[in-house]
Amino acid sequence: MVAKVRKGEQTRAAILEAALELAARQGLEGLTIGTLAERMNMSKSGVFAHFGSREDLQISVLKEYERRFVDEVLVPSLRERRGLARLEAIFARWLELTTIEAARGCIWISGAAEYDDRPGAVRDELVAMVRSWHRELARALQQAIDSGELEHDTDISEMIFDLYGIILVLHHDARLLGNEGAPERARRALARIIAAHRAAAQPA
Amino acid sequence: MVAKVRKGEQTRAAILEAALELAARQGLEGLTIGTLAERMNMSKSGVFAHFGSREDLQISVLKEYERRFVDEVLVPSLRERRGLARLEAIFARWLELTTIEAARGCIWISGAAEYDDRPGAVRDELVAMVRSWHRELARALQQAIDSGELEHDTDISEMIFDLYGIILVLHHDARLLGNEGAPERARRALARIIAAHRAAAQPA
DNA sequence: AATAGAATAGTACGATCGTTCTGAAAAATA
DNA sequence: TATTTTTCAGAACGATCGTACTATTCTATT
Repeated sequence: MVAKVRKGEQTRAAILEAALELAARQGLEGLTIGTLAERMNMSKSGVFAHFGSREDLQISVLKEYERRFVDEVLVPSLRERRGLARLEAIFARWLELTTIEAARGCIWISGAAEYDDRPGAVRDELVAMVRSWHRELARALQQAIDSGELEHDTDISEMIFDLYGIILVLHHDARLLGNEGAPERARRALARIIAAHRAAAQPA
Repeated sequence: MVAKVRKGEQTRAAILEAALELAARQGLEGLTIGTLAERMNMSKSGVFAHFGSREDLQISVLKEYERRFVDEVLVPSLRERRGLARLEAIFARWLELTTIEAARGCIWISGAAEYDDRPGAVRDELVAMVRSWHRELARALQQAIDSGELEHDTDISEMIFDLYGIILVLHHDARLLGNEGAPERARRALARIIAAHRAAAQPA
């Protein structure tokens, strides 16, 4: 059997898997090497050896989260044709993921609260990711405008602002308040925003 | 001079003042007795003595925050007559406070992320406060419906859901991303939501 | 001014934190 | 199979955490 992946890499992946789950629950600041080691049935130093520092671990978790987020939300939506269809596919998957995460916890959202006043590499990474996702959304929106499905005078940044608010309040209400109707509310709010910007004359 | 307030009470108030500022920046979980003592030029035990425990301190901070929130947002708005005027006054002040807090940090919002999966007395207190504020908003909305200024088939909970989303994204964008246009965007989004629910036939 | 009580300092505790260093076990290479 | 490299455990570090206990200083009452 060709041992393409070394042992270390696959334990590192396993640690990262556990770290993702733990960070979702406790936040990136609550993510501790001790509890992570306990969860993995490893020694603290054994876990530590796979990451140069705790900060490195946190950033690795963030990057892994982004990889999965893009894989689950953006990539499958790219199968839809450019324009409104793709846009709606993205939002549907984003909403679905956030609904699941309402039980598990979203690292980006909790991280935003944790690091909004805590300068450093972790914050920088987080901000870069959120900005990158904004750009991706802006691109999809622009395509829907170009295709004539959304009004050409649509303020893209403002629409992203409104959309992001829905995601945040969905996470907030479902997770903190245990409001089970939140996903359905979010779905309607989303549809309302899109409808408000839909071009009057729709192409076939 | 009549020493109506004992020395202890006023130091406790001073500690709480510093704790509020500190919790706004670092979050309620980041609030530590050691740093608080340092900030107050007091010993750890000196600070500790005013609160039975750290949890007690955190809850005291939450309660003080709520007191101020109600004082700044709700109370002055009660001068407006019931209905749309009062509703808009509340939102305007809420938005204004959140804009200021975008630089300082809002304990309720950061707390929502910190305690959404951390059971205990602090979480319970936080949830109770958010729920209480929801009820207050619902009351103001109901009055605006009763006065005929908002459509009578308005879904109050859904409108609060949408409004809360705007507050959250304002805090998020302004604080994490440093987006200076966020308050203006929030103001417009708010006006849009109210306009969407405005009754067709307005009374004089 | 004397005294009783409240307010604070000081010290120490066990726990946990991230990190470093050393060696042993395991895995990959030859 | 022998050897080298990688992977991990173990112990220890200084720091900081919340908290308990004791002693001292200050304040309020008589």
